[in-house]
Amino acid sequence: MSKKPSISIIEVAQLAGVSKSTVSRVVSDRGGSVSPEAEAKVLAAIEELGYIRNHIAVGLRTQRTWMVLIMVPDIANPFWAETARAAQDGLEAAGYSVVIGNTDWNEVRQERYLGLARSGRFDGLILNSVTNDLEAIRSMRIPTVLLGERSENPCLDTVGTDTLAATRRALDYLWATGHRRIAIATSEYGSERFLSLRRRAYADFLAEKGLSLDPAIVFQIRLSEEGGRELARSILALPDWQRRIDSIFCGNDVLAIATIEALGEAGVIVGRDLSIIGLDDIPAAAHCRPALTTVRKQREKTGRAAAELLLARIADPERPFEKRLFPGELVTRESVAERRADQ
Amino acid sequence: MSKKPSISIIEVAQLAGVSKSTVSRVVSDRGGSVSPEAEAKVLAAIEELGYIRNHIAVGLRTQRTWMVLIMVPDIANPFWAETARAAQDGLEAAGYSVVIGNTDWNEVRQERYLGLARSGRFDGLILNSVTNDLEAIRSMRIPTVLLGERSENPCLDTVGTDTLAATRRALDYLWATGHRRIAIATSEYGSERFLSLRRRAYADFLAEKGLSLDPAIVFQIRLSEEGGRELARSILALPDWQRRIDSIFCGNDVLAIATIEALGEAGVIVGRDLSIIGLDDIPAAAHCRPALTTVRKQREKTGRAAAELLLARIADPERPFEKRLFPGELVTRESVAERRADQ
DNA sequence: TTCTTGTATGGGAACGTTCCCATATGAGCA
DNA sequence: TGCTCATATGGGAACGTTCCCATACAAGAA
Repeated sequence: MSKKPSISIIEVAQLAGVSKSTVSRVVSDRGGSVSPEAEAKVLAAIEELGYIRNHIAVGLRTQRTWMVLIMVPDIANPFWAETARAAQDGLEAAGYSVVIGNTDWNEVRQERYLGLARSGRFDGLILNSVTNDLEAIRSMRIPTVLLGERSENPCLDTVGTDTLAATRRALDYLWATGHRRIAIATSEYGSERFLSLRRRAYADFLAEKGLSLDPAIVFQIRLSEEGGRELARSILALPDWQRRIDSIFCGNDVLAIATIEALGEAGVIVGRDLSIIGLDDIPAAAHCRPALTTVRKQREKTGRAAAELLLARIADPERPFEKRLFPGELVTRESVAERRADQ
Repeated sequence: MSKKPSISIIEVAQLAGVSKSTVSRVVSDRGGSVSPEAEAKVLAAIEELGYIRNHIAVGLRTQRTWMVLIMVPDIANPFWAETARAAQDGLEAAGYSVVIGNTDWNEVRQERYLGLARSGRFDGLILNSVTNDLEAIRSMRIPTVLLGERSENPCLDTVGTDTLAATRRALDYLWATGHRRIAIATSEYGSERFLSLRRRAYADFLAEKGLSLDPAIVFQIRLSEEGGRELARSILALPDWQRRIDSIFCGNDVLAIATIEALGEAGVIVGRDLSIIGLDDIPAAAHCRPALTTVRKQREKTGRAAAELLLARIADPERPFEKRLFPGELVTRESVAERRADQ
């Protein structure tokens, strides 16, 4: 219970010998004419009293906070960190301050942050939702940009990578390098109703190649380091796994790298005994051994686009919804073996 | 300019047939007696109207926002990400919401975030300052905990690692493994007046061992991946560097790993041609090749302590300042060569 | 002169809460 | 009956701004 003897424009007005309206006209940038003498007096009074504008009060009056919240599921993942940073650049240039909320793949945390947003603390929201309940987000009626495509995308601005095409690119590469028993490891974001885009691309791919889907090599796993260790255990526990799996598509690089690591400790050499391909191209992908073959996401572009769409939405809440997807780009390194050079 | 037809407690009160005071008593948790019937009517009205409490208004009235800002210099560095997460756990348990500000080692950004804090948007602040101007932070009169020790620590709560001892531990290990031409690479946070603690430990160490300080092998460098590439270039550009340097203490792991990487590309094998030791023990330290020998910081404990001290400070702004430092712990891996086993 | 126009200023009502104070009611007790 | 006390409620003044409206004055046009 700190005593805040905070000085308001009223005190400033008294000292400067003008009305609070005049002081307000000086400190808020929104025009209104003030004579040079009056302005000088006000400025001097502000300086003398150490007046600081109370943005809570401004926010109450104007219904704007000039803050934007970016919610990401895992702040320790460089992919999110860099996407957020790119978005931050664009938003700060437009005068907004950006803070980041880390949901940690946790629905309760996500809900907590959405609560903050709902109660008027932010002018806008950029988020990768941990849940598939986009309707709840939409109904808050706060300018929002979704980070990462969801199949069931109803009516929200969206930026991200064309996941369907990017996954397909990875699978095609595995196929081209002679792999025929391709496993997939990815998360489902806790939803039963919708197949994730990665899973859908996988199913389409198998169907097209005339391969049957083996449920035992479809791993539903969290996209984290812990998930990687778990995945390695699951693979090694699968009876006769060498005959059933020759390659794995991992839902992101963090998972792929952790899996390589864990398999390596068990004596499995990735890039020879087994191929692994990731998705993202985080810095560590180039540094790990074997270096990870992966599909790069354009985080810089994604972040900037998120900022642009959010600003556009704030400026005009009624504009039509927009979706901007960027293609993924194959980066070949060492974690995928050349089995056979057919086609 | 979105039209917000936001419903206030007044509308709720009308529908429920009570006064706004009664509604306030229901929605705010701070006691005041309300009859069960009145409460039920209010709750029903809230449900029907979809009323959401406006925290901007609450904040204006109560001078509390229940938000805490954690400012870190590099959100992509897992060390900061995990420290922040630990602090977040502690603060959320106490009812606060936590957002993260990424200063990117940038004074302008830091100043922007401090501006947010000054204007009453946060109840508390946890930060690793990019500058040495702690007086400016202290004078804001907002509950603040400093993340990371600074030598010239006047009157702010502080948590972090005992940098002096941790650096010393690294240098002692290099010495014990036979290194005698030890370089240091670390940042100075842009201040001329104060020697960083790492630098001070280095100077003390040399003095004690009777070695002279060679300014050419004291590298002032940013603690980032870019810094690592720069450091590698600087070393290779140093005439006759093999005779002048047998080992390097790097200011953090991100720098150390990037340096190992860049040197490797130039054909220098770290752990044989040159030893490198880091500070932090981020996950990548165990994964890179050669794996990094480093001094582990206790990020979990540090984060939790930061939360504790901040809560204590908020509860009692007048309490004496407290400093909690945790020891670093040597983690030996492969990046330091055994030169000679003297002593 | 008188009427318009523009600039400069002040007064007060919002914004959506909380909180202090006053009042009403009824129970318990002398 | 009259007094105290606890519980329940409402009215209005804050909190620190912005914004609408009214007004004062000077300068230029009729």
